[in-house]
Amino acid sequence: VSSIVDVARLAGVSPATVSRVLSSSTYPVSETTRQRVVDAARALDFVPNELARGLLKSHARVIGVIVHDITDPYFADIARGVEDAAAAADFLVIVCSSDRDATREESYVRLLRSIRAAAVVFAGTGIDDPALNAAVARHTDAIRAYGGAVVRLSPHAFGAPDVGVDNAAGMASLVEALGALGHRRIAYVSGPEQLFVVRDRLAGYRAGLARARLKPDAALVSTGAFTVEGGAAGLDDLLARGASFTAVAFANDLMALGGLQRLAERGIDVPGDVSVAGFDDIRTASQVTPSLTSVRLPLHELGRRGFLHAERILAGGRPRRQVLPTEVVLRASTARPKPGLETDSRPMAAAS
Amino acid sequence: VSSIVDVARLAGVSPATVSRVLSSSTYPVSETTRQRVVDAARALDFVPNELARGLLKSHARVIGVIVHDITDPYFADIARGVEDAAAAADFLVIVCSSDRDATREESYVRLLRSIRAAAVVFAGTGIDDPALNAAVARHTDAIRAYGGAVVRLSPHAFGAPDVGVDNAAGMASLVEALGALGHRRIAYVSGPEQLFVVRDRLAGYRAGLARARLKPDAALVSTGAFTVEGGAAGLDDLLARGASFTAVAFANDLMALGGLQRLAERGIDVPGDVSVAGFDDIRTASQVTPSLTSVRLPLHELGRRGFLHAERILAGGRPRRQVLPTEVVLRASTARPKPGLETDSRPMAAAS
DNA sequence: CTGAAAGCGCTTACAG
DNA sequence: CTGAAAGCGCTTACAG
Repeated sequence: VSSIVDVARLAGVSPATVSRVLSSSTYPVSETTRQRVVDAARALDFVPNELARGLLKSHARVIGVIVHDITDPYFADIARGVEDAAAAADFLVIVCSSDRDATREESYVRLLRSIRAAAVVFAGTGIDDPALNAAVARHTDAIRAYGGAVVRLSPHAFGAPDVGVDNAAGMASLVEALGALGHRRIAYVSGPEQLFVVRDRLAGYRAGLARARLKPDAALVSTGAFTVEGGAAGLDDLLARGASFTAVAFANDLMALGGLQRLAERGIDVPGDVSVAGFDDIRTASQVTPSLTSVRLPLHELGRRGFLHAERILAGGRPRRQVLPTEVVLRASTARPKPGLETDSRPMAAAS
Repeated sequence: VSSIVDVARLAGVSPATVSRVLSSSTYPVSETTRQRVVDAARALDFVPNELARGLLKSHARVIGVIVHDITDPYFADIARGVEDAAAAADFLVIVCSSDRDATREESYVRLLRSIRAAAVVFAGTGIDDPALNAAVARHTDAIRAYGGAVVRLSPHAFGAPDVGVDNAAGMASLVEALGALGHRRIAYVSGPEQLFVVRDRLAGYRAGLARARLKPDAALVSTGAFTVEGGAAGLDDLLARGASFTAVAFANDLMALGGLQRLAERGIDVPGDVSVAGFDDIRTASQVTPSLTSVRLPLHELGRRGFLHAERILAGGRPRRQVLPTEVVLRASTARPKPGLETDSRPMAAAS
C-alpha cells in the first residue's frame, strides 16, 4: 500500500506538493508539477489515509447516528436520509443500534467520540434515565469541545429536538379525524412511559379528544411495548377489561400492526367492527391489508435535515430549531362506525 | 479535550506508561503506578483518539457493510447481524447503501479503504457489470494488501459467497411445495437479470418444476424490478398476456407484496383464486394479510457469520465457505388450488 | 511555486 | 518496571 512519500518519490517532488495537489488545498501549484503528481498517484493507485488526515483536523469526516434499531423501518428511513445527505457532502455515516439499552448507547457515543466523529445524531427519543443521560452528556460535551456537533431528532431529557415533528399535534389531528368520522369512543394504546415521545403522543391523544369534544376515559387507555407484540398486548388489555370502543389509535405503526393481527385472530372486522390507526406511516403501513391509517412523518427528510443541521454547526453557525409538518393519512383500516355502535357514545357534558 | 500527555503529566509518569495501562498491552506496570494513571485518566475524562491508534496499526477497528438499501428489511436484518457480532468484538460498523449504483458502490469501497477499514462485507448480490467489478476489485485488492478482510454474503462476479444460502435450492423447495399442494401451473416473476442472485433463483424455479414433474412454460415467467412496484408490474405482465396459473412465486418478498396488492386491486382472491409466495421471509411477510408464504433465510445469522468470517481472516486464518439452511414457510397466501382450476393442468409428457 | 520541518496523538522497540 | 525517542501518514505554517 503506497503512501504520499511513494507518490512524491515517483513524481520527483516533495510530499508537501503531493498533499497540495491531492487534497482540497487551494495552494498554487504549477500545472506541469500537478500533472506529474496526478500521474504518479494514479500509477500507484494511491488513496490517502483518512486516519492520518483526521488526526490533523479536529475531527474525522464521520457522522454517527444513534438509532434504537436499524431493522425498525422508522429508523431505517431516518438513517437513510442522513446517509444520502452526508454522502453528498463526502461524510461517512455510522449507524448504531442501541436497543434503547443504556450501556450500549453510552458505549456507542463513547466510540464515536474516540474516533472524533464530526457529529452524532440522536434519531430516537430520549429516555427518562438520569444515569444514562449523565453519562451521555459527558461524552456529548467532549464532542462539542473538539468541535463536533450534536443533533437531536426527537424530544429528550434536555428539551425539544433540533429538527423534529410535533408529535402531540400530529396525534391530536389523528384523533380529531377519527372523531370527524363519527367515532365517540376512541381507545388509545400507549407506549413505554419513560420515552419522551410516548408522553407527547399521549398528550396529543388527550388534546384530540378535547378538540373532538369527547370526554377522556381512563378505561379506554392501555399500554404496551413500542413493538408489534406490544401493540397486540395493549389491545388484549383493553379487550380483557371489557372496554367498548369503535376506534383505537396506537402510539406507533408497529403497535397498530400488532393490533391488526390480534383483531384478525379474534375475528373482529377492521374497519367494520373497529377502526384502527397507527402513527409514523412506515412503509409497511401502506403494504398491509387493510392498509393502515396513520400519521405521516417525513422521516427521510428528518434525517436529511438532521445532517444539514450538523453541517451548519460544524461551519460555525447556530442553526435554529425546525419543526417538520405531519399529515394524517386515512386508509382502509378506518371508516365511519356502524350505526348501532355509534349510539354507544358519551359526549362531553359541557360543550364549551 | 485531553490527550495522553495530559494524563501522563497529571499522573506524574511518561506517556508510554499511560499507554501501557490504558491500552490492551500486557506490558508489566507496577500496581501503584497503574492506579495513579487510572485515576488521572478518570479525572480528565480521557478517551484515547482511535484515529491515532489506527494510524499505527495496519487498519482501524471498523467493519464496512455494503448493502443495496438499508431501508430494505432484507438488508437491515443482515446489517443488524453484522453489527451485533461486531459490537461484541469492539468493532464499529459502517453500513453503506449503494442503491446498486456503480459509482456509489465504488466510492463507498474507496472510502472504506481510505479509513483502512478492517473488513468490508458485501451483503448484496453481485452485479454483472465488468467496469464496476474491475474498479471494486482494485480497492478490495488494496484492502487485502493492508491486511483487511473482504467477505461476500451473496453470489458475485468472482464466484460463490463466503457465507451464504443456496438460493437455487431454496426456490426449488418452494416450487416443489407448491406442486405438492396440487398446483400444476405455477407462474414465476423474476427480477433483474444482471443480479447473480436472480439467476440462481430462476434456476431454482426451473429445478423445482422438474422435481414436481411439471413442464416449464415461458408464458408463465415474467420479470420486474426487485421492489414492490416491480412485483406488481411483473404480475401485470403475466395477466396482460393472458397467462393462466393457480400459483405464482416471486423472486423476493418485496415483489410478492406488490403482487398481493395488485391482486387485491383486481379483485382476485388470495389464496382462493391464486396462491402467492415470496422469498427471503422479511419481517413484513408475516405481518401482512393474508400472511405471505415465503422461504426463510437466516438473515441476522448471515450477518453475524459474515463478521465472524472476517474476524478469522484478520486473525490470519483461512476460514471456509459456509452455506446456511433455508426453510419453506407456508402461510395463508397459499392453499390447494380450486378443483375447477386444478384440471387446467399440463403434466409433463414423460414421467421419468 | 516548492520544500524542509514540525506536529496531530498515540504505540513500541530499545535502553536502562 | 519506567522513560526517551522514533514513527504511523498526512498537512501546514514558515522559508525561500
